[in-house]
Amino acid sequence: MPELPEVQTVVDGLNKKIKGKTILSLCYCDAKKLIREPSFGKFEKEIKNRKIEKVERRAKNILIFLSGEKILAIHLKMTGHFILIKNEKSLQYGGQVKIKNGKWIGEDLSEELRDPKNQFIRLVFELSGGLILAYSDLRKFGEIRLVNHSYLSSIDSKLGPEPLPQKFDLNLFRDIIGASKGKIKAVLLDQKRISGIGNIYADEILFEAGVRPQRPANSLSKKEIERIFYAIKNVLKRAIDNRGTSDSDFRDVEGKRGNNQNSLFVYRRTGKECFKCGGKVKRIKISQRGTHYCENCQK
DNA sequence: TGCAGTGTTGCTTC
DNA sequence: CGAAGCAACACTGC
Repeated sequence: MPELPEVQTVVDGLNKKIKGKTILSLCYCDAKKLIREPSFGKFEKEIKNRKIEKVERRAKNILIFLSGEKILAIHLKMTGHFILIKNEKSLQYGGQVKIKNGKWIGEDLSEELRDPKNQFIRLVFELSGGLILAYSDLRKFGEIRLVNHSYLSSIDSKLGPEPLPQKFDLNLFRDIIGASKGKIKAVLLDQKRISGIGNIYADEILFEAGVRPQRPANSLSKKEIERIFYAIKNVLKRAIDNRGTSDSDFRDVEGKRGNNQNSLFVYRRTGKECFKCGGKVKRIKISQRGTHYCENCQK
């Protein structure tokens, strides 16, 4: 589900809603494997009574900075997402949130808790101020860790630069492309080269730049590299402004859909008319990923 | 009914 | 070393 713009939308929502709150307890968990470190028992004990100081994003990772120099680090992978709700009485049962098999139980559930996308609850945190932070993840690929600050350098060592800061400039991008041999789409997807771009935005960036995704990186002209560079900035910024793409199940922490699906030109539009030239959008496979492009507009 | 496809990543294999 | 394949998992849609 989530690429850089979606993760940023979640991080912004968490900062707005849970900064300054305290994690009182982990009150529900039906998939212990999501918690990668420390051991489940330790995690449960050590997460308690820590204050949420701030929330940041690095690539597609959510970093919740806690008191006592700890970080709750979350990677949503394909289908992970957070839902923040008021801890209403109807959801409580002797201090326990009422959930069975990942589904909320109760007769007066709010619309968001009845949303089919929120029926895969794996983890629930009880926060101060009467808030419940729930984590839903249909496919259970997500990863959650409670770590020390040293974890930051360990993820940084595996990630390329963030594409949005000014520091990521045309020269740096030229160097990255110059050092790459594979197909340009595979390069954009490679987190070690540039971090945060996923399958949707790679296709959209290459459409905006007018470059076919199967083009080898070392075949690109100066002009094409430049167009891709500006497309990266534009496409990602627009998606953040639109609060992410809700093609199917992305929701922000308040359960609201993003709007960027209305701004997609090629992603999952196989066989449909290209918005620019009216030709048909094609679908191929690159690096095992569905890849969409317009043969007319992209050279 | 069955199988391909799904927004991610990391490990294995050549 | 790099590139490609596949597995982790569970559901949808053709």
